[in-house]
Amino acid sequence: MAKTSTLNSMNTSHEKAVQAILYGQSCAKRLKLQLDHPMADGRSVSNYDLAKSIVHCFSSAISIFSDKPKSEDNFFSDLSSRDSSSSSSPPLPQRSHSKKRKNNNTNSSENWRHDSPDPNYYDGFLWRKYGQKTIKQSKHQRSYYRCSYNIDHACGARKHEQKIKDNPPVYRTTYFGHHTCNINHNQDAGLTTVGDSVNDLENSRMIWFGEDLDQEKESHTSGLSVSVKHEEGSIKEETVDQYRHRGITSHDKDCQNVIKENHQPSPSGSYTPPSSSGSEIDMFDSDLLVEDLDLWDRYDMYDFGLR
DNA sequence: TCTATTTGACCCCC
DNA sequence: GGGGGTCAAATAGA
Repeated sequence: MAKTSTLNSMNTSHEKAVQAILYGQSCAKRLKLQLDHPMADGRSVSNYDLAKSIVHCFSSAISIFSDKPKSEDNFFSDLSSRDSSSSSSPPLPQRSHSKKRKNNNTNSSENWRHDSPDPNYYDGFLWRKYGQKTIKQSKHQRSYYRCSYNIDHACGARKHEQKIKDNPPVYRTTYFGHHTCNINHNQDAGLTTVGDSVNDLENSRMIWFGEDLDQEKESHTSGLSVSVKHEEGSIKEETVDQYRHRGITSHDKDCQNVIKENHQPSPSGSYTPPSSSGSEIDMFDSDLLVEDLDLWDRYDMYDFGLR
């Protein structure tokens, strides 16, 4: 029994690492698309943000594999455990009447920040506003949001949003904790959101990969190094030339459609999540890889030079 | 009527 | 003691 749970634990961490890599791969592919088609309109995420997500994902995967078994399963939950509503706590935060403030050391609990010119930036999750404050050092008010499934799913994810720049307007969203609700209303946004890539990754595990993931698991969990090697082989097999010969593939079209769909403002100005058509899944088919390895050099540049 | 947002007050931490 | 995070009643909107 204990043996089984240990094995399960191993699989879980292994799967998470694989998912992290797949996620990074998907982001890389999308980045490549954006680089290949710089004039394509409707992009919702900047190249820089995509690159950051990629670096983050691969760092995550590396950490999982280099971590000791103890931390394997906790890798993603670590983020939430920094929050007071940690997984070891009861499902519902027992606040009683104490308005006890969580540790204000935001550096330790802050997961990610995202700057956007769009105050209605949609990250795939539903948020409920629970407060607004004037911040002393800023002329703009800060809004406080928590996950709409905070109660239903004991989701401890929170975010703050504040305008940090006027002209052009820049809104900074800071994410805390991580989603335990596993409900992402925008699959693509969930994939590409840089707001909290790790969290989204975890959510994308459920929404994105679905049955395909199970198949992926089958093929990957036997040994990542082997899989990676195999995929590297496929990188060579499908050369850049082949890629270019294909022109814009169905995958690419899907991708562009998704990009457009996902950033089409509704008449009211608020964002309307696209209906899930499955095209996103096609777009991030795990068989597709980044062919142009030079891209990875750029990721490093982003990682070490621009962060 | 239900749900989401606003806002003043409360409370903790620095 | 002040700043900032959260609560919860009041309010708005569908």
